[in-house]
Amino acid sequence: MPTPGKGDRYHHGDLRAALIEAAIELIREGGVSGFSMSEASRRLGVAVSAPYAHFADRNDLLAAVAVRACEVFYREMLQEIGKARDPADRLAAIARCYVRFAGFNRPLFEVLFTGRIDKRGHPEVEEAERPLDDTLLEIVRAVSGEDPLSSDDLATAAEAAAHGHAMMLLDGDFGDGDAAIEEAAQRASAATLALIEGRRLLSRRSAPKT
Amino acid sequence: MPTPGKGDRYHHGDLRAALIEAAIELIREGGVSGFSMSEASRRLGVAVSAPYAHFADRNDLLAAVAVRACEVFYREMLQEIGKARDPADRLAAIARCYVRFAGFNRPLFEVLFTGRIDKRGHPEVEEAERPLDDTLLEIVRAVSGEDPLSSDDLATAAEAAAHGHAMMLLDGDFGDGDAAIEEAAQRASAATLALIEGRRLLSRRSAPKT
DNA sequence: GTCTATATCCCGATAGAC
DNA sequence: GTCTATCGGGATATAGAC
Repeated sequence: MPTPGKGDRYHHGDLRAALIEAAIELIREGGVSGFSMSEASRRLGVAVSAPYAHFADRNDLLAAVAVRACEVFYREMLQEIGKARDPADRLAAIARCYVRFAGFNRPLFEVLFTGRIDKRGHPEVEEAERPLDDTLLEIVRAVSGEDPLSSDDLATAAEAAAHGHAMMLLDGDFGDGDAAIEEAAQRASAATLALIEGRRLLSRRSAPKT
Repeated sequence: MPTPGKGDRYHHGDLRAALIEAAIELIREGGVSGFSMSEASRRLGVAVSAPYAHFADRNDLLAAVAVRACEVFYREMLQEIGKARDPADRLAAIARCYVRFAGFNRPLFEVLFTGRIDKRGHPEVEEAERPLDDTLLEIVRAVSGEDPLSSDDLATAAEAAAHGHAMMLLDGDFGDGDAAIEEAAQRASAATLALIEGRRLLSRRSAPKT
């Protein structure tokens, strides 16, 4: 009865991949804390002990979800960045992308950016995060040009603005549905541009000679 | 043995208040999800059933903590605002205050701003939040003056910036200790000012007649 | 208002059979 | 790789005595 390839009991099926999918679905329904190994097993119709053949423990499975999250986010980020040439517009595009990712891939976003997963013993996660950080830093440097100190400042401020809008979106502050997501993304983008302009203005004021 | 007033078993003591304190301490140690009625009872040396004489359920206790959080935050906010006259500086002061509150009163901040507590049947919480919202809106209006539409935009952007910095602080992105808190607060304040200036600049560009 | 005792449920993780 | 069975733990909440 258990068909090899895809069956109803995951005998010889790809239980590992199915567990990741199930975890994402559970997180969608009840947040990271709403995910449990037992419930995932129940959903898939396997024994509660089955997952431990593929993941050392609960945190190990969450780490796999986090890696997936990085991959998805990175892909979408590159795509969105490609549409713009101006560095400031690119940074705004990242903010837009960040918020959209939060709205359209809420479970992945939560695991990656609010999910406090234990990274000890999971270097894969930090490795998957690196391309994201690198890309952000590269663009931020293109925006603020010369001064490396100011780059870090801008990176932090932009990240905070994007993160703030994303959290407010997930909190329901913009309402529900796709329209809410796009509004939040648009505002994050606009805020990022305003941030860039405002910083230029203020730094010019405090150091008029430059 | 059980001394009325203050004893080691809270017989005739103020168990209700003690439970709120215990809840805050537990949240400090393990986040909102790290708080439980049973553990709080254990810490106070009372039976697990005792809390239910004062709170209908777990969520009811959390709501009480949220109300306390509003009170503390509001008080600190008023104090910080009083130091500045210029509306922009006041808004920056709110951002600074928001981040400091997150850093110095982490448990209260988490319950109020990230703690997803169920507000159904707890109008007291939303009522306690109102003064906060009102004060923010009042100051934001003073900043952006005329245009009421732009006021809402600015309020959202400022809130997002403050929230973003606060979350990054709690995430350890600025390091640990008081210095980290002050750095995050300072950055949130600076970002808020930049945001205000940048918005003025960009709106002037798109509508040069004004 | 507090206690004892209990019902009910869910969780993570492991041992050993197949 | 998966199953059955189980251990050990912790949670919420209620009933009834004092």
